[in-house]
Amino acid sequence: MQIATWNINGVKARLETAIAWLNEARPDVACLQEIKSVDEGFPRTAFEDIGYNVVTHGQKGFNGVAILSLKPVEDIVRGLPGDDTDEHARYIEAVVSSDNTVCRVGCLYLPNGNPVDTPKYPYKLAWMDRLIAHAKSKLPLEEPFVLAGDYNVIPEPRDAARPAEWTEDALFRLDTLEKYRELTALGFTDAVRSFDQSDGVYTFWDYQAGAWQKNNGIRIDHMLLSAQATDKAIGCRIDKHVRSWEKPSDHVPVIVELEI
DNA sequence: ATGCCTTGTCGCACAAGA
Repeated sequence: MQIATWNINGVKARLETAIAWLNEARPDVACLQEIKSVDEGFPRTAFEDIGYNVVTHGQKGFNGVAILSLKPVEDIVRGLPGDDTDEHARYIEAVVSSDNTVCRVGCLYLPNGNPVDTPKYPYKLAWMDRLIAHAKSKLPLEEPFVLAGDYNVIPEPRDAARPAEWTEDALFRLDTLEKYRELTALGFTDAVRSFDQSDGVYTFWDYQAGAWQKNNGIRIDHMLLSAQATDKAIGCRIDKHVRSWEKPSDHVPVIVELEI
């Protein structure tokens, strides 16, 4: 079973590109972030026409997440639990059944948090606290659980081409990294790093200042695997070539393969 | 130091992104 995550930066602006990539990669599950669409406006039939079941959690203009799955999904959770006043659409979860087992998939779009001297940064940290609490609450199930998404976290200096430029940024601030480590310390494995320890592995290149051409990238899209998912993981890759396509998202897909 | 692009919005510029 292949599970992918991809911040597509607008599902309508990216529809042709998204369909092209899905037909090329054919992941069993695709977690999409920044769909920038309400549920009613999501072009679901375009995805259903190529075989995917579609569940969305959208909002107007910004944010918004979706899960596409070749197999039917159940136990859908829309919105990150822990704060009923939070109106940002940044989390959707579903359970995907395979022939003989199940996998829980959480699709998340963690807040950016910049500028750090505004309420946006404490919102990011509080959101991470809720993600930690939610992940913790699922541990007793002892099931394969994949937390996939745009974390807006640069875990280590080697995850940025120019780490010195990020030290005061919400993506790389110490408070951010401490929360991220608190999450992984629950027992989640970074799928990319479990298969590739090399430098220069990125998932995002800014549209500005020729970041792609200069390979000035950062690795902020992650797939965290529960112990039961880690045991089943047999590969992980980043579809970097998608960044060179016409009208690309600034993020590229990350795909993990589980022997499920 | 700032903007550099890109998307969406009841646009006639601006917010948000990272």
